[in-house]
Amino acid sequence: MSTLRGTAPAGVPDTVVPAESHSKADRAYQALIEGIQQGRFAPGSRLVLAQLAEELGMSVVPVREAIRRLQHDDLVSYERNVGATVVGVDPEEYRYTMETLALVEGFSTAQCAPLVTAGELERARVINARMRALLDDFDPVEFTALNKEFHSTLFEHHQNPHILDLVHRGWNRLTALRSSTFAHVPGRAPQSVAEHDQLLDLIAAGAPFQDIETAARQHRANTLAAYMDTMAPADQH
Amino acid sequence: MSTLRGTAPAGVPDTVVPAESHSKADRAYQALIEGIQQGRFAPGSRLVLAQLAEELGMSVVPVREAIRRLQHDDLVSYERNVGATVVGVDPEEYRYTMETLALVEGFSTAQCAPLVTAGELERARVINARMRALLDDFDPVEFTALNKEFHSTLFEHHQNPHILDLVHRGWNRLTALRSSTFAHVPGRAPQSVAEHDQLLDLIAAGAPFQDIETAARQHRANTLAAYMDTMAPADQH
DNA sequence: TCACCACAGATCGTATACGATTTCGCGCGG
DNA sequence: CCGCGCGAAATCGTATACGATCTGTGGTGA
Repeated sequence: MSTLRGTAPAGVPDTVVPAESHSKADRAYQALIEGIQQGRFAPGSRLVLAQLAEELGMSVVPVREAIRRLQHDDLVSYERNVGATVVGVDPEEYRYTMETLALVEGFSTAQCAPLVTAGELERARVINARMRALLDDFDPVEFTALNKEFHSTLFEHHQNPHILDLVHRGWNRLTALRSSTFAHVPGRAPQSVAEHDQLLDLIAAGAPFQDIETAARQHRANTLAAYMDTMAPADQH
Repeated sequence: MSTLRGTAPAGVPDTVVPAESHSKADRAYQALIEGIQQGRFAPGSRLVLAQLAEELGMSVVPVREAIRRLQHDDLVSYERNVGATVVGVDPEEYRYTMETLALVEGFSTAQCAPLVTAGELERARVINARMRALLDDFDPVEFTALNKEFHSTLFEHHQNPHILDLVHRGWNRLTALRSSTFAHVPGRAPQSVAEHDQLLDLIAAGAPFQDIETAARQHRANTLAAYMDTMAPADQH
């Protein structure tokens, strides 16, 4: 991540990309990742180089590179001499992703906590309030966006760019998985908002590293558990 | 990682690569990663596509792909229209790597712990004994190799391939950094071996998740701290 | 009827070619 | 003597072309 040009950091959609990333490969990557996250490419569907190249108005070479990046991000699966397919939402894969995210996000949150300013805390509370307001008439996409924004606020003073990159990759993967099948786990949202507040309280109180890490990690783990509970009965008929 | 072909998973050198990975890009990647880890490419030196292509007896296209993979692994830094340079041993970068490794390796160790068999524990003890035997007439390369083998043994029953992949990437990066400048932190090796034994004791005793995670994480953190202590005075003259 | 082989279509992997961008040194003017 | 702009060399980015490999289909023989 630290080795990437500042303009297009690992495809993080938060930062506005300067319109023309001045590299066809970058544009292809952006286009594909958006397409996947918006569900325009169904999971399991094949990504054919020549076809995509024509759609994007470029040669296959940049497309190829973009696809290999997506492979690194675990957003597509690739087989030599066969091609790439959009990764599905195997519940097991979801577990891997959430677990990894819980790990890195938890650590990162704890590491950033002492450096979070009062202003940032306040901003996070405002965002969380907007999330709470959204609970009634629920919009998963908007909610997810706010969720990203919330956690981003706490990462303002990131200490370790490697870990921050892992967090971003986890988010990307998550949106890709989420948008493609399940809208959301019912009833999880309110608790999520509540946990956000608890987390902010911990940070405000200057709680020890481990407490914050555990709380942040548990926050993700709870979502995962809720998903598993919802899915498991339906899965093993 | 799970999306990679089984034969060449993210350049992990543990698994024997079937001689011909039957992909020039793969061969180039292997060759470059070895070259970097063995210090054949000095840190900071440029990796010129055409030049490497000729050395490896292939066109620039596979080389280019290999370099982008290395970029993803944070082994080279890349600048558009300029080229790739082997990543240096910036102490800060070392910190990032070790910190990340402490995080993912700690978690992975704790997660695998309950599944480690008695046989594997015994094997780990044997490996650690060999490391202890090596303490007298010290060989950093051999020691590092055994260290990898030791931790690999504990990962036999990995639960989360994503995290396992992160561990492997950390190891790769670490060998690359280590081989290029500092042989080792003096005096750290004996303590490292001792900590290994403590870790094995915890696992054997069926200690709770968090205890094992903390111990494994601390194991890396201690190495990092030792390095920082050694480096800091020498660095700021 | 079923298994197997051969062939054709589709798709990828790599080589080569050329335009685009950057870097560096040289000469000019102050 | 030093700063500045210009031009050539080096290097990368992308397009196009072709050979290699896989997949599916149809036909043949048991």
